Amino acid sequence: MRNSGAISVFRFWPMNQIPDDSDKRMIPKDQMDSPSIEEGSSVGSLNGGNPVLKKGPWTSAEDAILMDYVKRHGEGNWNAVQKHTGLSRCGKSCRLRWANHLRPNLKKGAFTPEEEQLIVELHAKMGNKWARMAGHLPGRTDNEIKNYWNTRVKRRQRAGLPLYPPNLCYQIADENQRCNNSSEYFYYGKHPTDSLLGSDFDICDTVFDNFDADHSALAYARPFSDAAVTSMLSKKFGSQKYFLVDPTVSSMKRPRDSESLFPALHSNFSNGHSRFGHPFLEPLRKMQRTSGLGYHCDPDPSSKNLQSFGSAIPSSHAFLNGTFSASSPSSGTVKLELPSLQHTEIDGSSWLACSSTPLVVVDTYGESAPATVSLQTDCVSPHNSGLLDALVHEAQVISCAKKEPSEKRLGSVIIPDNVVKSSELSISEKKFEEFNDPISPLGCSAASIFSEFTPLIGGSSLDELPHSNAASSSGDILMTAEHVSSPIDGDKDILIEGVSVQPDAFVGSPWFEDNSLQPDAKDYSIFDDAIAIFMGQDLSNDYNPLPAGRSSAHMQAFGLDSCPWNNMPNACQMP
DNA sequence: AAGGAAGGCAACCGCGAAATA
DNA sequence: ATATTTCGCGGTTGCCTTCCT
Repeated sequence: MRNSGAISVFRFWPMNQIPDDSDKRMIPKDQMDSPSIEEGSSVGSLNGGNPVLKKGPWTSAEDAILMDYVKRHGEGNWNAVQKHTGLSRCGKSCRLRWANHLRPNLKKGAFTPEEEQLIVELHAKMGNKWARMAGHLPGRTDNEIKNYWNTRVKRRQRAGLPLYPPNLCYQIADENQRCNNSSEYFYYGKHPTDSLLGSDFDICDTVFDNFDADHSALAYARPFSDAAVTSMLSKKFGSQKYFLVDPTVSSMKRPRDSESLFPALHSNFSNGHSRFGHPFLEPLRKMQRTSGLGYHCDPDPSSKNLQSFGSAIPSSHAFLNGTFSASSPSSGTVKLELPSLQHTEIDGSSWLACSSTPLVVVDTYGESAPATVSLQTDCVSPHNSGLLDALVHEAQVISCAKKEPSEKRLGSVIIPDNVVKSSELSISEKKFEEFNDPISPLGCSAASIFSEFTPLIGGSSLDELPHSNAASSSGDILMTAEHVSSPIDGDKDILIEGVSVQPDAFVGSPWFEDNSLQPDAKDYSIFDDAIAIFMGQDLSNDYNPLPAGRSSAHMQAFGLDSCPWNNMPNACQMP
C-alpha cells in the first residue's frame, strides 16, 4: 500500500517537488515529533471516537491514500474520504490537496510567459476570480494563479511598475470603440440589471487565444460586462473589502519609498488635488467616510472638488496595481479588493442609473458656479465596472462631449476650457516627432511604459525588463505625448506621458473623429488622463527631466507652481 | 559565514452558494 | 419551506528557500 501508493503519487510531482524526505522538511517542528506525521501513519487516530484531523503539509502516504480513494470513488464527497480511508484530513483539506496537487494533468512549474500574459489579461477582466481564471489555464490551479498574482503585485509595486500592460488598455479601447459602433457597448444582458446580478458574466474564451507577445495584433477582446463585474465588485465593497491596504507591506517592506511607488497618489496627497474626477473614486470616498481615512468629507457642496479625492485617492496605482498604497498617511487598515483596473461602487445601481443622475460639476478654478449636468452617455456607463474599458469609455464620453463645448457637457468629467486655452498644449505632428525622439526623456519614459510586454531578449520574465531597455526596443509609434511639469518634491517634474500605441488604435475613434488631422490638445489631454489612469505610470518617480525652458513654460501655462493637478478635469460629484 | 529580509509556495480558514434531507 | 450538509472560492497565514548585507 505504502510503496505503490507513493509511486503513483510521485508521478504527479515535478522533479523539484518529489515529496520524499522533503515531506519532513515541510513538517512544522511541533509536528515533527508526532508519530502521526510519519509515513503511513496518517490514518487517523481516534480520540474518543472522533478522529483528530491533521493539519499541515501532506505526506506522500496521505497523498497515496487520497489518490487511491479518488480512483475508486471519483472526485467529490470529500467528507467521505476520512470515513472510508481513515485519513486524518477533513474533506476540505482533501479536496484542496487533490485539486492543487494530486489530480492528473496538473501543470507544475513556473508559468510560461504566455501564461503570465494570459493571467494579466484575465485579471484585468475578471479581477480576483482565481477559479475562473484557472479555467482558462489548463493544468493550473486557482491557488497557483493567486499566488502568482500576489507575487506579481508585490514585485511590481516594488519596481514601481503598473500591473497591467498598456497594450491591454488599447486593446480594450479599440474593442470598445468597435463595440460602441455596433451598439453593444458594455453589457450583454437583456437589461443592465440582468448582468448586474452577476449571472452571465463570461469572458469570451477566445479573447486571449491570439494574444501576441509583441502586441502587434490585438486579438478580439470582448468588452467587459461591466454590470456583472459591478455585481462582483459591489459585493466586495459591500462587505468592506476594498483595496488591500497593508501598512506592513506598503510602508515597511517596500524598499522604495511610497512616493516613488505611487507618485501620482503622493502628489495628490501633497497638493490636495486629484487629477481625475473619476466617479469610480466615489466608493473610496464612502469607504473613507466610514473608515476614517484621510478623506475629508466636506459638507459644503462648493468645496466638493478634487481635494476630496486628493487626500486619499490614488489616482493611478491604487487602481492599477490592485493594491492601495499606504503611502498615504492612512491610520487604519482598509481592505480594498479589486483588480487593478477595476473599480466599483458601493451602490451598484447608482452608476447604472446614470441617465437620470445629475452630476454636480465643480469648476475647480472657481470661474463658474457648480453646474448640474446630465450625462449624455449611453445609459449603461462603464463607470461601475472599474475595468479598463470603463475608463476608456469615460474618456470617450469626455471626448464626445467636447463636441458641445458651450455647455461643457462632458458626461462625467468636465474639462475646463481655460485649461486648454492656456495650456499651450496643442500638439502638432511636429511635437509627436519630437516626443518620439528616442533620445528625448519623454520618448524613453513613454517607451518604458511598454516594457512589460516588450519581448525580452534573454530575459525570463516579463516583469524584469528595465525601462531603459524598453525605451530602445519599442518600435511603437508614439502618438501623443504631453508634458505637464510641476515641481514635485523640489525639482521633480511630473511627466504625464503620452502613450505609444498602435497607430490605428484610435484612428476613427471619437478621439480623432473631429480632429483627425489636427487633434487639439483637449483630445490629448483627455486621452492622457485616461492613459495615465491605465498606465498607473509612476508619474513622478519615473519622471524624466524636461528641458528647463519647456518645463517652466508648461508650469506657467498650467499654473502648476503649487499644484500639479490644478488643471485636471473637474470631478463630478455624485449626490 | 551569519543573520535578516524578501520571495515563493502550500495549506488553512471563513464565508457564501448550491445541493440535499 | 426550512435546516443541514457539502462544495467551492478567495483571503490569509505559516514555513522554507533564496538573496542580500
